[in-house]
Amino acid sequence: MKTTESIDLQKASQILKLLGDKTRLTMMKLLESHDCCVCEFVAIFKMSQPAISQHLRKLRDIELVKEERRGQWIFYSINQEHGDYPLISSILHHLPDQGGSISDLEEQGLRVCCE
Amino acid sequence: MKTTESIDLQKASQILKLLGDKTRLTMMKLLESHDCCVCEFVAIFKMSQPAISQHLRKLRDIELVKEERRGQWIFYSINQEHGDYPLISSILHHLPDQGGSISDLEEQGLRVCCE
DNA sequence: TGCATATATAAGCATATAGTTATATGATAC
DNA sequence: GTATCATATAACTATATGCTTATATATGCA
Repeated sequence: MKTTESIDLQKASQILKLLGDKTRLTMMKLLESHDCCVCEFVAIFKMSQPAISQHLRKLRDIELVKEERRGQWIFYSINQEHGDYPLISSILHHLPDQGGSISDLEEQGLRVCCE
Repeated sequence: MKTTESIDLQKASQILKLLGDKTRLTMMKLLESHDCCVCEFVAIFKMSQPAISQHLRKLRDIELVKEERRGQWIFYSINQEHGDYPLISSILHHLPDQGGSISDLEEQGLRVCCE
């Protein structure tokens, strides 16, 4: 009766609640195309560092994103191994591309690059 | 740059916030397969009538559902004309079928039928 | 008309949420 | 070592949310 793609309603509503915040939803859309570090989010959202950090923690707590330290920065990326990634991915595909935010960062010389 | 399917992030997050409640998300999944009236929801969710009514109002306010009076009952259905219906529909497709709730209602003789 | 049923609304309350400021941790540079 | 930069956490506060109870509205029927 239940397909391999169907998700527990409890879990699904928890995920949707987290995505139901403009800042976090935009973060996920941005992460869909590039990993970002905390200070980039701070610059993009013009929001305090603790506020950004707390949003990221919520996304991390239910494992929607992964963190990885690179030098003094911590980069976040989408956790494509999440059991409900198909749902998350399909939602993000309906949203407009946020490449503009990244371009703006580059113009301001704020893009962090660790390669 | 923006495809015909892409949605304003503000609006999308508002929709996701509303769907980020287990009761409302389950309501939408139920409505995907059959219209329901308020008293059916009350029986299914074992929740007070005002609580159900308030959830439905939120869904109605952003036009995710439509209401239609049939005799003394008011039936709710999904608004497939909603501009963001493709997003909503794709979310619901990832969720498990809730037909069992309706069968339970029928067994208890609580299913409302106005045809 | 009057009463029962179905639904909506209002007011109040407890909890959740998203921000703030202050402080702690951890890595790098000197 | 100490200073600096990047990030996380803690404590607090204002607002939002989801329920409750009480009441209002609308339909159907005797």
